[in-house]
Amino acid sequence: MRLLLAEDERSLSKAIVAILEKNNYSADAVYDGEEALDYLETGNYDGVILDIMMPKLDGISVLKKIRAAGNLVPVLMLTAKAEVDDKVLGLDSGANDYLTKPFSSRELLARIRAMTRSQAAQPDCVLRAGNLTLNRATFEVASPTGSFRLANKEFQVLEMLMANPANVIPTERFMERIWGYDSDAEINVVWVYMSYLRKKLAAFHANVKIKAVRNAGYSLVEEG
Amino acid sequence: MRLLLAEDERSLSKAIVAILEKNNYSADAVYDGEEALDYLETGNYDGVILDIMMPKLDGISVLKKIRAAGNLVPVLMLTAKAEVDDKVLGLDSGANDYLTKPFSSRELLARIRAMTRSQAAQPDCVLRAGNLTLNRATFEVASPTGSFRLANKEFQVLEMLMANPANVIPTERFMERIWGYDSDAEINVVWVYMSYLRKKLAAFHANVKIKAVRNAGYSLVEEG
DNA sequence: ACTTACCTTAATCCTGCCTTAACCCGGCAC
DNA sequence: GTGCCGGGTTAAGGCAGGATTAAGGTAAGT
Repeated sequence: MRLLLAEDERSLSKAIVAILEKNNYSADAVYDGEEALDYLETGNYDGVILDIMMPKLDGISVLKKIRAAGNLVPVLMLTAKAEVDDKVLGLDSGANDYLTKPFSSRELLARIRAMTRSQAAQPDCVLRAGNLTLNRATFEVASPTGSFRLANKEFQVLEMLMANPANVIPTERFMERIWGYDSDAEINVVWVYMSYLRKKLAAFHANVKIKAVRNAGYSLVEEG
Repeated sequence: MRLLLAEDERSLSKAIVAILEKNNYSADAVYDGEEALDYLETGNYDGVILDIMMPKLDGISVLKKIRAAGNLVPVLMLTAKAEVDDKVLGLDSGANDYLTKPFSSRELLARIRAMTRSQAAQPDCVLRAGNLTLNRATFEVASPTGSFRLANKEFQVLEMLMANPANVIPTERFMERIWGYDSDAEINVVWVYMSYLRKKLAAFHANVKIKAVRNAGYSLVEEG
């Protein structure tokens, strides 16, 4: 689950990113409205957290622009207590929800869940590749042998592979999205998890394999 | 069973919350219409008690807004004697029932039961899983050993588990629905209640077990 | 053949969950 | 009032299994 956070106040931004990552989201942080637009045009996100007061381009304008462009990504607006009137404006402009600062981490997470749940009825709650299905709701993976559970990190690695089947995903991308930028883990751990996953995929007779591409990354390939 | 109470008169609100909690509901209290909307947008309630006269946004407007958003949560409107005409307006706007102040606690409870029963989900108020039955009307749980009563929170936890048998329910979901967003209880309490429940389920020879799913939540599984 | 990138395994560290006991508080009996 | 009781919550200790490191091995490219 990939989120974009647009919040100019650095300390708050860092705190929110920490909360999100602790809860198995991966988040990109940007610090003004124009950056937010840039990122939203290129990357595909499952949700956006958008502060209203931002340099260069305010949150409402960002929201209007992306909605005008037909982008239906769920948006959670952040407003300071003083700008409560803005909430109406935000919702009218196509925000899915709003949250007034300060807020508790629990409320933030609950609203993100509600927002991403209600939206599009989680079309990609289930990923498929070969004879494998991965269920993001129950954290289960099913193969012809039956369904089984993976450790947290194993699951996330497989999720990334299955979300982009046949694409080569750079090793650093795994590090960034699963371990985070500020992790001091060695690149080695990715290799270790690929090893674990390969063993399990074989044990459960999956007809997909994890292929290493030298100097590039990994990809999931069928029938091998 | 989780309810939202929107009533600006503090003393009445406190009284109603006390009545509700005494009868095994858990309730969040809000004191104006905008707050009510905030809380309702999370979609985490089984019913709403909505006063008509409220600051910022009146009950009718709240009702119209949530119905316009497709929210079908059962709504019980509260009206003062003088505003009897409003009741028609309320029902037209999508309320399920209304109650004129003053009212007796028995009438309030009866109407809540009727409202939440008629609405969707479990038409009968008995849940079954394995050799367990849970009665939402009498708050009793029965096993081959006989029937027994659980503490309020224990009951609600078991109710959530039995309402979604075999589904993994995130720990935060328990927190949200039973303890509420603004509770400052630690996530720890959920673990404690799972422990209590497991002990009681074993004592009463239930053939269902509470299974923890690491990093995900809990689910009820049969045959153990 | 030699370097470098990747694989595998085992050992160690750490996190998430379980359990129990103690504490707090409101209600009730005396 | 005083003391008990029961539900709700916190805190601490423990444990299993997940996460990371480290070290030795294999294969791809030059």
